[in-house]
Formats: sequence, C-alpha cells, structure tokens
Amino acid sequence: MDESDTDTKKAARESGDTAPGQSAADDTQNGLLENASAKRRSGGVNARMRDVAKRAGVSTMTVSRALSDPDRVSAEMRERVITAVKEIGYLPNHLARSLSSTRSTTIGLIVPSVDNFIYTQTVKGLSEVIRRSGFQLMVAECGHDEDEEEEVIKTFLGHRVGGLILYNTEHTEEARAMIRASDVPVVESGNLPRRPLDMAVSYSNSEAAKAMTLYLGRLGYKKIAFACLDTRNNDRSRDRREGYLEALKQLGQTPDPRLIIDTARGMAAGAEAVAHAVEAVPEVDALFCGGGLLAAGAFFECQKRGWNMPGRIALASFDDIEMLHHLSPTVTTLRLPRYDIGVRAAQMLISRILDRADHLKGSVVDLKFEIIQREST
Amino acid sequence: MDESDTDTKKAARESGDTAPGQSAADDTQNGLLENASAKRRSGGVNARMRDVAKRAGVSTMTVSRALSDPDRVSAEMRERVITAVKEIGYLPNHLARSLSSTRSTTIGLIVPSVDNFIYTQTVKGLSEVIRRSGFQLMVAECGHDEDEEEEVIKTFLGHRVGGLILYNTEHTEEARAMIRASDVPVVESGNLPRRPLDMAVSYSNSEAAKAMTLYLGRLGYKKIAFACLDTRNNDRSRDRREGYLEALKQLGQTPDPRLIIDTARGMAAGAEAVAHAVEAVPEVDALFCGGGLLAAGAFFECQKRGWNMPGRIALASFDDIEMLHHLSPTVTTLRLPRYDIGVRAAQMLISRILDRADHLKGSVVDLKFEIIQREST
DNA sequence: TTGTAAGCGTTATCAC
DNA sequence: GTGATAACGCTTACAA
Repeated sequence: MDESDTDTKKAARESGDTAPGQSAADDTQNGLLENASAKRRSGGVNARMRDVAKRAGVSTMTVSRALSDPDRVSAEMRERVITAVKEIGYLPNHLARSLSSTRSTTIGLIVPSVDNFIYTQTVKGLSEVIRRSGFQLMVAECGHDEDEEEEVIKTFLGHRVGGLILYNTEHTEEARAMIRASDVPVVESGNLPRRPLDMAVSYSNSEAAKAMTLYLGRLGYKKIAFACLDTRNNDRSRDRREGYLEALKQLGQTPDPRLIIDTARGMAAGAEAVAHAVEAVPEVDALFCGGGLLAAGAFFECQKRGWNMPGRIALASFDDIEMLHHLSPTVTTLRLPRYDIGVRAAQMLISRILDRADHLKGSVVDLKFEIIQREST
Repeated sequence: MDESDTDTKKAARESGDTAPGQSAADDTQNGLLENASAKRRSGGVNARMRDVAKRAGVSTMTVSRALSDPDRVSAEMRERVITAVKEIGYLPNHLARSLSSTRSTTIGLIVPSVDNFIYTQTVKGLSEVIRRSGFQLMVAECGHDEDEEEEVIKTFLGHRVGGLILYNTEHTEEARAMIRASDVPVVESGNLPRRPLDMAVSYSNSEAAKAMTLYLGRLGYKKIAFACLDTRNNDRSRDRREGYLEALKQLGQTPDPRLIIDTARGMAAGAEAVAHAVEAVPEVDALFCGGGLLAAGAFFECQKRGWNMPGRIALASFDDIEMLHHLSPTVTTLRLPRYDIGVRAAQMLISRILDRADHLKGSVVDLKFEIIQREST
C-alpha cells in the first residue's frame, strides 16, 4: 500500500456529497462506485457521519463528539453539527458504534414463552427501564428447554448484547461456560437460584407455596390438594411442590400422593384437577392451584358442581390474576412482584453495564410475595 | 502510511494467539496492547475470526466462507475451520457481519404494550417464524402515542434493522418519511390501513364490529349498547365504533349516543359499563363489549345483579379470550386470527428481506375473523 | 478453491 | 478544542 493507493481511497470516500463551497477534487475513476452508494443512502436516514461532517465543515470526530458527548465540543461546532444532522436527516449507525466502541446498547431477554402473562408483566417492567436508559431489548423464547436456551444465548452473545436476562435458573454446562467466558452481566429470574450465574432477582417459589399451604393448614383444612404444573424441566414447578410438601410436614400432616394432581396448563386443566382430586380423595377440603388459570378453571368447575367455596372446598391460587378478584366468592391468591422483578432486574443489569457496579455481582435479590386473603378460603 | 507501518499493524494483530507449530515472529513493541486484547477475549466466545483462521492455518476469508457458505470451500478446509471454531469456542460477531455486509438479521417490533394478551398472541406468531428463519427480534413499546412510535422507529433504524413490524397503522409524517427513506420493509398490523406504508396483515376492526352488531340485531335485539374503549389516538377503537354504527344503520336502528359507553380497559371497567348502560337506557337488551376483559367484567356484574343472559341482557365480546368460554352462560365472541397475523406478517417480511420479494410490496392481507356464537346471545 | 486488499461507519488514541 | 489515523471484526470484490 503506497501513497497513491491511499489517495485513491480517500477520493472515493469523499466524493459522496459536495459541501457548499468545496470543490470536488476527485471523480476520476470511481463514478460507478459512487453512484451506487449515493443511491443507497439517498435518504438521509442512511447517510454516514462523513456526510454530516462534510456538510458541517468539520471532521467526523467532531460530529461523533457533538452527538455522543456534546460538552467536549465548542458551542459553535455543536450548533453546526446539529444543524447538518437535521438537514440531512442523519441517523447514527448503532452497529458501527458498537463495533468500534466494543460497547453494546442491546440487552437480550430469554423467556419460556412470550404470550404468557406470567412473563409479560416482568417484561413490561424490564422494557420500561431498559428503554428509559437508552438500551434496546432483544427477545427470544426458549420453551422449557435448556438446550434451546443455550442456542439463544449463543445467538445473543454473537449479537454482542451488553447484558442478558434469563427467566430461568437452570442452564446447560455449555451455556454457563459461554456466559462466564463472555463476561457479559446476567440476571436470572423466575426463581431464586441455588447456584447463581451472576445476579438474580425473583421471589422464592418454594417459600411462596409453603406459605400458602401453611395458611390453609392453619385455617383448619386437613386434606389440601395441590394442582401441580409440569415439573419436568421446570424448577419453578418443582419448588412449588417442595414448598407444599414442606408445609405439610410442618403442619404435622402426612403428605398424600393422591392429593398432588399433575396438571397441564390452562383453565380446562384446572377443571380436570378438581375432578381428579375429588375422585382420588373424596374428603378433600382445599385445593391449592399452582397457577392462576388453573385456579380459574377449578373455580368454574366447583361452581358447576354447585360446591360452596370454602364450604365444600377451599380454593387458593399461586398467582394473582385479575379474574380471580372478580369471581364470587373472590379467590385467595399469592401476589407475586412480577412487574417489580422486571424493573429491579433491569436496573441492576444496567448499573453493571453503565456504572461497572461490580459490587452487584453475585447479588440474589428476593422480592418476596404476599398472600391476598379472600373469600374462597 | 508506508511499509513499516503496515508491518507493525499486522504484527500487532497476529500475535494474539500462537498456533501449534508456528513460531511467533513478532512481539517487538506490542506487548502491552497484546496483553489487553488477549485478556478481553480470554474466553473463545470473544475470539475473532482471525484467531480461528490462525489456528486452522487458513485465511479469514476461508473461515468466513466455511461458516456462512460451507459449499464454497473444500471439504478439508471446512473440516479444519469447524475444528478450530469448536476448539476456540468462537462465536461470529453479528455486529461486524451486519456492518460489513450491510445486511441485518434483526427485525424491530413496536407494540403499544408488551403485557397485553391482545398483542402477545401476535408476538408469539412473529417470534416463532422469525427465530426459525435465523432472525432476531427487537421489541419496544410505544403506548398509544405516535410520537413515541416515531422515536422508537428512529432508534430501530439506527440499529439498522432489516425489517419493521408496527402494531399500529397511524404514524407521524416524520415517521413515514424516515421509513420511506430507509427503504426498510415494513408490515403494519392491528387494523387494515387506509394508507399502507408498505405491507399490512390484519383483520378489519370496523368489519368485525359491524358483523357482530348485525348478528345481534338479527337476533332481534333492539337496544344494543356498545362498550367503547378509548378512541383517542386509537384508530382500532374508532373503527370498532364505526362498524357498530354502520351496522345499526343497516339494521334500520337509530343510533342512540347514550348506548355508546366510553370505558377504560379491564374488568372493572366492564362492570361499570353495565351500570352506565342500564342507567342511561333501562331497556337496553344487549351489550357488545369492545374488548375481552371488558366483557368478562360485564359478565360478572350482570351475574351479580342476578340478570339472566341473554334473558335480561345479551352479552357479546370483541375478543375471544379463554375465560369467556368457561363462564356459564358461555359468551359469544369475535375470534380474531391474532396468532396467524403474527405468522403471516413475519413470513411476508422475511420474504421481502431474504428473497427480495418485491411483488409483496403494497399487499394488504385481510385475515378476517369469526363470530363464535355461544349461550350469552 | 483460496487469498489479498479495501471497506462497512463508527470511536479510541494521540497529536496539534 | 479539533483533527488525523488506526482499529473494531467481518465481508465484498477481485486477483491468483
């Protein structure tokens, strides 16, 4: 590479636009190239910093500074740059910015499913904080599949996200290794992890289930059934079951396997759970549902059977979905801080990214829960 | 820039790693730089293509080809590259890839709210197709605010998304201009736009509301109230009201402004709507709710009042949420193809991006709706 | 089939 | 305070 080479390159680059009062001292052999790229960024939206610089009569560095750190530039320069940016309709290229600065403004979020309100409340909290902080959210689903999660993590790390939020606390070894190696801050949620990857924000599924079961036991219920969601590949479900069992032990009640009803998701499954429970143990006097829709379905089934709640059977739900306070009787629920979890998780993650708040490393934040006592118990 | 300069640069770059059986013919003055970058990519996750190339004893271009277009490389080379990638744990940098190729694998989605099931079903469809096609989803909320939407569009264009999905059909002039200038394909949804930006996939809110109202009218209801969600900054709500009014006209019924109940969102609002309606027009004999939660709330309120449905009042809902088929009586609803809209929108957008399917430009796809006739009417 | 060189659009760094 | 230059990590274009 010699002098002339460098010149050619420069000429090719500069000739994209002609600033007022500046002669075009080039266009020898690059006509074709120029037409192509000129067309590509016909709209100012695709213009480059170089174009702005030329128009403002400054260097690209001045444009860069004027845009990302205005104080490091004189008022006059700032003015000229801002004007040029507006005239052109220039939009800074975040890709180039990230590549060059090795800083990312993107946060990756992985949830089991994007259409389950359980997660969407948390996503809401995340989304609000993240956007307010100038970050962008990348979202992907992983089902209840660790391998799928690993794939998505790989993709997100490839996109060089600045942080990762995982609604899950169990990961493949490979996933853990990649995250460790990448040095990207991570918040886990959905449960309090035994072995946190980095940070975690959640409530405790086992504590919550235990508290509700204890509550029911103390009210005098002796045959408390538990409608249990799929525990395969789901530590949240497993922990809820654990909490239920622990409470029984503490209550001095012998756990009856027939009272643990394995159920699918959704209202229909809740209805079935009622049927199964009463069939297995006719004297069942309370049903604790491991999910909100489950409880709603159970409610309607009980109503259909003409059962009084709590007369014939008491009903309690793991999640406080809106529907449950509009039913009659209103249903006792566990209120989980889902929105707050999102807010807090985002705040912590962004602190780590922006302020290098390394003291947060390893924090596991328990945002607790609340039993909302209503008529059904 | 002269020969020696070039050499220095090269040396600095190459000395990051030492391939087996390759002497390190450098390390003169770059010790410091090297330590820094070596540390930064200690984990192979942050390694560069160059590192893989060195290890495999090939050029970066061979690595690049082996990874993105394996057939353009000999079997042996492919093998060597794959091995090196695995050994190092290399993850290609999507940022650099996109910047260099001016192709993006990111799609931006803008919805009014991420925690409303109305949108999440569509997001589910989008998400599945997008991920299967190797794209990534960026999500942001815009509320019901055009200016907010414009801001997000600006950010997304800055991130150089390959496509845009807007759950909204009304935009600021500025937003339209930016999108036009950027030449990024767009799908609008949520309504059938009068003035499509590019492509659109939806059902017609006015047609749906009209169909349901006609259905009620034909059943003989004479005083059909309409619980109307906020119409400010929301063409979907406005169109639903239009459809209702048009149906009344077609039925030969004179619209009664007192029967149009402006309501907030949520079940509580649905309950209030019932109260308002009967207060304003005691002889009201049907209530058509402009949203699913509204209908659920209205249902419970009617139940509380001991009203027979449809004996005292018929009830119909704009959206077919699960709850409504578990109530007794079951509620008549409008089933909207929300999930399919997501799938179709993603497919069209990706066709445009990948296959340059320009014939799709301008398509407005109407995925229709369905009246689910149940006991409440 | 493989490699070399230049460039994607920005920022870090170091002169001035 | 401002600018020139190299670099971020990859791909395009072209040469071998």
